[in-house]
Amino acid sequence: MSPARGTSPPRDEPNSGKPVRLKDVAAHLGLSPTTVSLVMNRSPAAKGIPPETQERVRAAAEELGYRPNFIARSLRRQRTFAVGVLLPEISEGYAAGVLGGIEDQLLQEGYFYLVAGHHSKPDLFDDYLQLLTERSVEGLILVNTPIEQALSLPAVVVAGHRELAGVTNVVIDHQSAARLALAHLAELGHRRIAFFKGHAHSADTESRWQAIVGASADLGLEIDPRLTIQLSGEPAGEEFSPEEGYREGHVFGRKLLEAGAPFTALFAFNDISAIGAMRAFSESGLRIPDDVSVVGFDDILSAAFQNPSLTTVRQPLHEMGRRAAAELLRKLAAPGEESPPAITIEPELVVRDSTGPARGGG
Amino acid sequence: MSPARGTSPPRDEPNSGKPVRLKDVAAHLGLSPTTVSLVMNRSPAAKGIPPETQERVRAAAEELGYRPNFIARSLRRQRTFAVGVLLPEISEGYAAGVLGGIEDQLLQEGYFYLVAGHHSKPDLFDDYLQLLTERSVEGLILVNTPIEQALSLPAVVVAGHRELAGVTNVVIDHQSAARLALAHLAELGHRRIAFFKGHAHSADTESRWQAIVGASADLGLEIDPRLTIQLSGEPAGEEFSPEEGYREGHVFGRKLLEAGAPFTALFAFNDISAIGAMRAFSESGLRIPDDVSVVGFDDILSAAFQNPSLTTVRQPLHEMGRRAAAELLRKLAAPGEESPPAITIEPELVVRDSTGPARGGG
DNA sequence: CTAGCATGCTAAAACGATTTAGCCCGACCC
DNA sequence: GGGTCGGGCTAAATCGTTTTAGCATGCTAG
Repeated sequence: MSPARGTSPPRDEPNSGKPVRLKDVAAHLGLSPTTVSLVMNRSPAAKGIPPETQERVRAAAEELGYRPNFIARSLRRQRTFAVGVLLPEISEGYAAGVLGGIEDQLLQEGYFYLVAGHHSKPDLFDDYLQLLTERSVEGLILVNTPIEQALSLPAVVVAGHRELAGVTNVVIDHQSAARLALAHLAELGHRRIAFFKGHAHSADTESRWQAIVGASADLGLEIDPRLTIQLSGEPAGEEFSPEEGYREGHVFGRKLLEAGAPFTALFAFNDISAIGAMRAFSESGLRIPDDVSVVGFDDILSAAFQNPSLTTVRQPLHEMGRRAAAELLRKLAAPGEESPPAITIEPELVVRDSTGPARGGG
Repeated sequence: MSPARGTSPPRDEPNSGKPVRLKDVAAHLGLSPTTVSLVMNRSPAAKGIPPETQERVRAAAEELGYRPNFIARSLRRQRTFAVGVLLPEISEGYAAGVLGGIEDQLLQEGYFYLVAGHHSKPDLFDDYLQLLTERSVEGLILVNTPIEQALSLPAVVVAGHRELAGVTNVVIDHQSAARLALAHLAELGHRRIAFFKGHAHSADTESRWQAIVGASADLGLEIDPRLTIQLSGEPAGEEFSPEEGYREGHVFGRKLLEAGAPFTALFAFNDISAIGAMRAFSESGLRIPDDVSVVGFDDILSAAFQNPSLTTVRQPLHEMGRRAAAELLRKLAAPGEESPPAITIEPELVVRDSTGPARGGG
């Protein structure tokens, strides 16, 4: 019964040997497990138990180093305080940023989470949904993960493509983003602005472009179709690869120059393509921001370390994650209530060295 | 007993109402839960059950959409198939990279993991260790997380600072890293090479520097103390901030130029400081790689998008994560066996545009 | 005829908690 | 003195599995 080897068991050291169970605490006190459980959980039913007994119980628990077994508790209560997170790949910048926010919010509220990266393979994707469900997660957060059929659990989607009944989408406020970027450029005197549009099948492309059109109108800017370039996204499936985006930016930056139409600024679809374009400009002898100003989108880590550092519209990924997690927990806490179809997040303009006053001519 | 509302329950749809339990399958077949369990788990004890019954059981399970409840199973078997991961912050590049590898390996082997980011606060740190243990994780992986006392669970440490009994450290092969970088530079004709040493309290600093000294000797290169600059790490606690590292690189890049000693190449402690130095060089009118070659360390995402793109020694973070996870699972599978105190990972030289032949003079 | 032995299954006890439904005892009321 | 009430606790069921121990039944061997 007593610890086998030589040295005697240290009395007040918490972890001597096997973990202490509820039963042990009860036995140690000469009480029933029920009583100990009631006290430890501060259950309303514990009101019948006199404070002095309660104190005894808590003291014993502390002394013995009792830690309730979460698994057993989960089984009985049918609550796991865990949610599942599905994303393409954890080490991708976007997902990692969002996950950071999810993490902060969840841990703060006493939840944990299980992550599965499906590497954009739709079959893995369903498998993981299964596995997470088997593990009894209480809800789901999908990041950058297209979903077809309805889900069997409460869910929040970040950067989701379609609208699904009952699930909340967390999206960036494109209106605001376009206004921030274009107002900044307009203020610097830019009138002829070039644009990269996103890939045709990317969720954000269309709404962001509409927002740009709207903001341009508001600011009295005209959009020249010759200065509007659609990123191709060819070869398909590569649109998430940074190298690809960079190369595209580079290629299309040259195209822009070859088009012959004068411009003093570029608002790119994302930082990666902006960086590629900057390189193309530099190679052609244009100086940034003296000859051309460049604005990116996302604020990836690399943006701050470019030469010159890149002015960009920051997507507050961390905040988006936080909000997604908070909304999911709200849903879990209030199962009946209607939940909003979308949560809109405000972007932020980060002004760095790639934007400056427009050249005299405009 | 039967589903309440109007429409009749679809017969072969898996999820009509509540989840199906083992007991339900058993009842549906007129067998005992024991039998169903034995068959479903392909337990050796099921050899007494005739194949045709086994088939019936599996068919029924399939038909009813039975999915075993992992929580109950965990409780009974005292196995959770989950490990805990402790790291400073999920959205940090290093940790995210490693975590990606951990994830791949674990999921592939049927494990999940719980992550906690302690934001470098030692108290949070102990709390999370508690919480993870309460949740019955089977083992731990610590990434970039200094640990003082021994752990109560099998553990693997990535980028760990100290050696602890029983825990395996996953470390990069600094010898190899130094050799790769210096041989590359030597081959390009560089003889006078400047160095950034890491911060004094960083785990990698000393061993990497020793490796550099060793490799230099092997290659017949001399190290000029005037060209050796120690990154300060002041203000303390900021050494993980990219901005800080960048600024340091920039400042020390200038210092290097002011030192007046001629050099044709720089081997920086990490990519961030390399990028900062590149900027300082450019500002002083030096061209990279024509006047100075620069080699970084880590291969952060940003390295490929620099102008010029940065030659660097890649730490295969993903691989390190994979190996860490694999080693932990090995430990779990063979509790008795001795485990190696360290696993050494081979770095890889990524040659890009920031290195070129040395100027005539050397 | 009966002990022995497969064969095909099952009862019941775990695992470690929570929770419902009381039990026992003394005090109080009338 | 009996009924009631409340205070302080507990027995036992339960969550959904796994696993140990063993029960019928029928066949074979001696």
